[in-house]
Amino acid sequence: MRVSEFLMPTLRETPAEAEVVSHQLMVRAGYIRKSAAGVYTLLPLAWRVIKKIEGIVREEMDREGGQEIMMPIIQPAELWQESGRWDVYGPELFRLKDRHGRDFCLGPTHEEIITDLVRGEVSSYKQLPLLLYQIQNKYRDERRPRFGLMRGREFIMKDLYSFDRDEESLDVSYWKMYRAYTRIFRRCGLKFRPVEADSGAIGGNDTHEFMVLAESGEALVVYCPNDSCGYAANVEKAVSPPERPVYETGARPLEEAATPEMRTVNQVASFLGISPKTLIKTLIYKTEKGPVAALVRGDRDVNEIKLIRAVGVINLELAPPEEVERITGCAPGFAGPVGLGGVKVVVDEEALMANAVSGSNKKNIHFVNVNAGRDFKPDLVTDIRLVKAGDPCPSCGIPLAEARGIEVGQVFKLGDKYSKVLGATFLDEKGQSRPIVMGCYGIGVTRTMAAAIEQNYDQNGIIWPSSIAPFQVVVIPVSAKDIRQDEMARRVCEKLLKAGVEVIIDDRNERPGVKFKDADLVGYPVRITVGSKAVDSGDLELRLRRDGNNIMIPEADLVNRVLEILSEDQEITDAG
RNA sequence: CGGGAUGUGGCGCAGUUUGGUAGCGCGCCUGCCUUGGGAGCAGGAGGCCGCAGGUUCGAAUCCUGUCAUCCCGACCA
Repeated sequence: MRVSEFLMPTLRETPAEAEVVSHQLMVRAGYIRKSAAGVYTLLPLAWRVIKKIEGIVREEMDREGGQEIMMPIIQPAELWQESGRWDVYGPELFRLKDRHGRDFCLGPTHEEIITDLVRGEVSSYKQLPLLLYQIQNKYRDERRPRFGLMRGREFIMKDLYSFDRDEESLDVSYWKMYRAYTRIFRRCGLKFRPVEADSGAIGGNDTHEFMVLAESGEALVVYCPNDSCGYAANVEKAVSPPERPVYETGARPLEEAATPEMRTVNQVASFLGISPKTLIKTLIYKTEKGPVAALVRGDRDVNEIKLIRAVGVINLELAPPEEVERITGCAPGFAGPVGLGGVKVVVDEEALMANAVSGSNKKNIHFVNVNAGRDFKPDLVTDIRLVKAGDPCPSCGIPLAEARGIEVGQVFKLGDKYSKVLGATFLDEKGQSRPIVMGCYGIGVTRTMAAAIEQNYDQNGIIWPSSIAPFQVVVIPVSAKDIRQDEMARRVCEKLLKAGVEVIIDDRNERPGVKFKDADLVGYPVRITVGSKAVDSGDLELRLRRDGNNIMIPEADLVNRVLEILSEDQEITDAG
């Protein structure tokens, strides 16, 4: 391939609208162009990378017995109405009508379609297990698309659905996918971590998210630094043993303390000269089942996901100040559980300390020596706190560490949620009809490309892991007008091509600086420079993008050295 | 959806306060020249100033509306 004929419009300046590195570099290096918010055209460079990632995904899916199919993007409303998600999915579903006024949507996911397929075609336990997957565009009308390909409204996703006869068999499918995902992201050269995750509104038990570790990640995970333990979880899901209060004494009489204009935990604690740990923080939430007061220890935050599950609601959000005032009779900052009526009181197990300080529902006054049971009655005591770095690991007890991650994949046990509502059943050996037990497993392919850049770049541009680079090698003749350089460069390209290396030659009539800058920006793992020295001596200069080191290599050895280097790079990145 | 900001040539921006010929840098085209880290000279092409109304002799500039894009938040099987 020749750069002179290849559409890779690089820019000298960083586009103003791009915020994160992967987005900036993909636009600047000529990989993508925006079409609308969260919708992009993938130029040849990006498409080559996508095809590389897809190739790896396909191999690993097929290795585990996955069968590739292709399902429609346009899906009929009836199926979504049947599953109940036409109403539940909300404004994130792209909806459209055909000329007859019939409702359709652009598929954000394919549970409905595939369950519809399987209910029609599978009727016997003999046909199970079945693993079907596709790599397809998906559509979600995100409230706020952002970060380029990281959170688009149109994106490429691999989704595999497993169909099993029972939980035990589902477990086998689940771990097949878990292992396949580990291999996929390792082969893509990514540093990642599978973490336990919340299963969301969909229910079910086991689910893991695969997180590519990067500062720009939208998700926060905690993990056990002890490798032999291996606990890791999304903070939405993470648990940690409750800290036992050591300052427990007999219950003292409830007292009022003046706390003028002291609204935050820290203000109250320092004003009263006590630790935030002795405070109870009371947060008022509104839900479709009425208001909820969530109580956590002063130094803790509420994990809203846990709270949603504890209360058994679908919608939950912090009540606005007016509503807090209506419910507690007082402005936010002085809410407390004592004397609170008409509100469900949920208390974190750690907030059940003796003689605590809490709001009094009266302005500028807090209660001292508040004791649950005596002064207020919790409706529910459970774990609703957000785990943070430093909390003990639930499995081995040593302090947890924290990291940010980009969710690139999720494996999920669906159970019979969809098979039941859509009537996907099979007959077992005894002739009994049972719902098929399902799992779903997604990989964000476009997001994986973005994540790879987030993890592999420097100030000059992208540094691709060679397994997913658009080209593995760029050959740069220093002067395109020098016939001898041109000949040598072409010869080198030919040899590499014959050896199966993906190579592009920068044959533009540009000054060498321009070509070097572009090569760094685009991120080819290996660069071969053909200058007058090379022509005279027969030694070629080979430079690795990752470490910037130059190596001189005789032309005769070049192909072997390149193959060697590429496989070494693969191993480095494989080590993850 | 709430808060904030921005829309001027392919990209990055100035000009808007105080209305009066639409500018700069990069990129692009032609020629000369140059060739180891985004060279130089000369000549050129390219803009409905987001869109629609309004005010005015006259609007990129003032007013009203609208759309789009970006950021923060909320949200995210």
